[in-house]
Amino acid sequence: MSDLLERLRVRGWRMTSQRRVVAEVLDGDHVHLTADEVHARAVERLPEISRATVYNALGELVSLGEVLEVTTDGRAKRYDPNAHHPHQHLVCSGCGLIRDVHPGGDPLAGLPAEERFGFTVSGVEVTYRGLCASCA
Amino acid sequence: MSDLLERLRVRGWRMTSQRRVVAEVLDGDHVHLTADEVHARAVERLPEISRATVYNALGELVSLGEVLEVTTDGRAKRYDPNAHHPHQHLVCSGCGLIRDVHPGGDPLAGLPAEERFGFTVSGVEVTYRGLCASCA
DNA sequence: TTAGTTGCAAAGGCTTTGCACGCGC
DNA sequence: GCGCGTGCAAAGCCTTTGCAACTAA
Repeated sequence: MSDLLERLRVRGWRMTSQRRVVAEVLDGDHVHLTADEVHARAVERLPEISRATVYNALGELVSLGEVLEVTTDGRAKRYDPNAHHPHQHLVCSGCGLIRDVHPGGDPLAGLPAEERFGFTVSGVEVTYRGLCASCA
Repeated sequence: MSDLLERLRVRGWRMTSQRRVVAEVLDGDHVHLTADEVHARAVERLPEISRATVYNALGELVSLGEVLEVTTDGRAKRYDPNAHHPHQHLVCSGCGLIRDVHPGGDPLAGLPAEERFGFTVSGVEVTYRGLCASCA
């Protein structure tokens, strides 16, 4: 739990039952659901909620910077609510499991000035690939 | 030029005019085309080539490990023929420009053993985000 | 009240598939 | 000649959009 709902309320995000359910489904650690999975879980609590509404809510959460969009496999995007704790992903090539990892140090430091080619670098995404204990 | 065709021939890849054109279009440095862009360029040389054939060829090149699939924006996948020279990507958030970068050091070293959670880590993808000189 | 949100259904972008024909080896 | 590759068209998956009805603030 990371009080996603609380933060949204503080920021004045218009709250509806649909949006509350989406935020609740998404809240937590090591959560990396696809839009469809979010919808499936939301439907359990609010049977009439539509996919379009889920997509709307997810899009806004991403714009607000409260949720991160991650694409680990070229298929559906996944949504990661852990936007306020910089982290990286460890992805199992076998089963698709995604694990958050928090190595020390600033990953941006890995790119020296002479390799920046005039870019103003503002962020970096790191995805480690491998096999998890079960798949190995 | 990195002799993609030569490598494919050596590996016994069945060669057809379509597959040759796809490989030719893809060969080079700083190439990050979408499947559709590959198709468009292929059509210039071989007007009848179909999208399905381009997708087939791209899929095989990826399986062979001769081409890398990169998804920098959640939209269409891009294909990077530079699979034999480890590198990372610098992506402009403004115009989408992708630049290959080659920082020194082994990026895998960034993940200490205690952060591997039983995974056998085999690779890592690093994408730096920022604005290029023109967009800044 | 009223601007913003929802649900539906349809459209859209990207990719894959099924099958008959054709071509590299 | 055999078996894989090709082209076409249709289907598939994921996501977005248009619009009338609805609702939080």
